[in-house]
Amino acid sequence: MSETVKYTDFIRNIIDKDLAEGKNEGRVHTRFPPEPNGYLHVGHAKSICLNFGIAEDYQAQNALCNLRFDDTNPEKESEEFAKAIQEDVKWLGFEWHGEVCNASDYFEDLYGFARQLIEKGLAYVDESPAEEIAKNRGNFQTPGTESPYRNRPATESLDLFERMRAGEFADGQMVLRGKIDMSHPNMLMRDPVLYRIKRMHHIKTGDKWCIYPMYDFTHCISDALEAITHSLCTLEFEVNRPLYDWVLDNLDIPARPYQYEFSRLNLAYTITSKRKLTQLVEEKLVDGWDDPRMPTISGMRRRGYTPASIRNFCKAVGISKVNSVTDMTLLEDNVRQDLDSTVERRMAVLDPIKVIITNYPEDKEEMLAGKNHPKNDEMGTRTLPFSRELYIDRADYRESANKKYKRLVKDGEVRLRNAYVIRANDVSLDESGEIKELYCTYDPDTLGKNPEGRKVRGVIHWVSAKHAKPASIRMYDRLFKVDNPGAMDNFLDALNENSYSELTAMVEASLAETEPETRFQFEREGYFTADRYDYSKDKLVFNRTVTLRNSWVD
RNA sequence: AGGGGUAUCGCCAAGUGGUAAGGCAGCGGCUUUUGAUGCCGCCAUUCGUUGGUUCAAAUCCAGCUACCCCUGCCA
Repeated sequence: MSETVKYTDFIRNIIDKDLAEGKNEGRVHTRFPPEPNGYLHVGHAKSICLNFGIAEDYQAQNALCNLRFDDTNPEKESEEFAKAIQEDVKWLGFEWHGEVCNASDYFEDLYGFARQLIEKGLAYVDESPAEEIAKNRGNFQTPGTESPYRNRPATESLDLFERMRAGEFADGQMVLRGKIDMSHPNMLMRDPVLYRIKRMHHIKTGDKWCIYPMYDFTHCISDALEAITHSLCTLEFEVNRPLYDWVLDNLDIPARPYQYEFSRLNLAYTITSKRKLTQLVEEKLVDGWDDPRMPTISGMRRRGYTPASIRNFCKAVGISKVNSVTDMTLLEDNVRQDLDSTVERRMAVLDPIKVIITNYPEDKEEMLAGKNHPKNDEMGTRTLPFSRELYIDRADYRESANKKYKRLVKDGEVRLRNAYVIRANDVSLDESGEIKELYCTYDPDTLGKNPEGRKVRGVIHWVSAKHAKPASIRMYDRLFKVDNPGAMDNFLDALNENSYSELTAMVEASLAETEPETRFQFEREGYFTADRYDYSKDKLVFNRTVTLRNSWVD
């Protein structure tokens, strides 16, 4: 890991410039502001790495990064989500500044700022029903029309707003609106709703409040109260920026943060829609938010991704404003790279056939040494019991093969990794014609050295039949995203039916138009640490969990 | 009366007037007791498009084109 490498992007360019110009008293302060209404996924990882990464990169300026829950809508939020989010951020290796912040910590302040706006004649209580407000907002072609309550005296709005808080009115009966411009080309500026009445239990404030502030009013003020300097969010909030600025510019508030937008992460064939992920969990199509098939941080953790691999991946993706779809191969490259240097190797036989070494004594057992890492001797060695009966993988033997095939062929030789060179002499078949046993001879003079006078190209894994441990390896496919209309629903139906051959066919059919070349690769690496990778490239992937019932590791 | 954004290799992405970084993928080759790893080499006469300014343009100007976001009392 080259942690010293400093990545630059347009956000960091802005920060450098601000620093050079002496803005924000030389401070750099970011924040990661999730709503606790679901688990974090890869997409969030990008935002986490950006915000916390900036705090790390600007240590010399004592840069900081807050974790703040944007908990202004109690409807979908839960304590479980809030807890899981904190764990995921910590697991990724980041530390937030001070205590966890909550937008709800500022409800009292927010209420005060709302009053300030009313007093300045910049906000009013609107008693129009929701449909009326929507209708009067106009559309892209036509300007909106002003509410009949728009010009009521500030004292009246103040009184009503106070009574809204006191619980005198029913949910939805009235709202607080900013008084901006009903004919503004940006729809968000057409007198946006700032507060709504919602009688709902809040995870932090309980039943203390029956009015809740809206995102646009809350976020900028929360940033200011926390003295955030650079408020980073995704592209779709670009249209919210004028409102962000409007609120802060019209308030007496000490700090003045600014919002910058970058593009969210899209991973090829990966669902990162919270709505759909929630659906998968709620309909029990997966085991939970941390199901290894889920693209959540916790799912990836169970899948075998390391924090470093995810962080490096986020660095490699980069930050820009382009709508992009990142290749899965970039993520895979980062796991492989991290795992390759940090993980101990094992041999594994996934689909065993028995090998009998006919010239090896029946009662003999010997302990061979296997390095835990091919290059890093500090990782030590392990003992590998060798005996007359072994297992090798069915794919590692062929009756006949062309020259490109490097593994065991009838009457040919192959190296058993960490052990001897063997020669395949004969096979026995079962009733169905499948290979039952393989009869081989070994060359006792090939332990730790090459055979004399001939070259053995292939190296295969093996385990001693008597000593091998059953592998509790579960392999998972990733969930993926299909852009064809309706394909997601088909996908969910198919998952229900549990028939993955049909599912695979369906998925490929639905992709046939847009992605004619797409084949899903069967992934072995990443989830377990055996030093065995997929030999062939064009295997289909199973879109459900595969449990290997009959596999072995050394 | 629409507004706000974005266009550089298959996928990401540097570049901010001086003659197209890098990574992933791909393709060759070498090493290898993992078909892994590592190493070496190849991979944009061209930056959405058309004009213009300039000795010089991906970078400046003008006009087109494509795609994304915005009409929740969601965030």
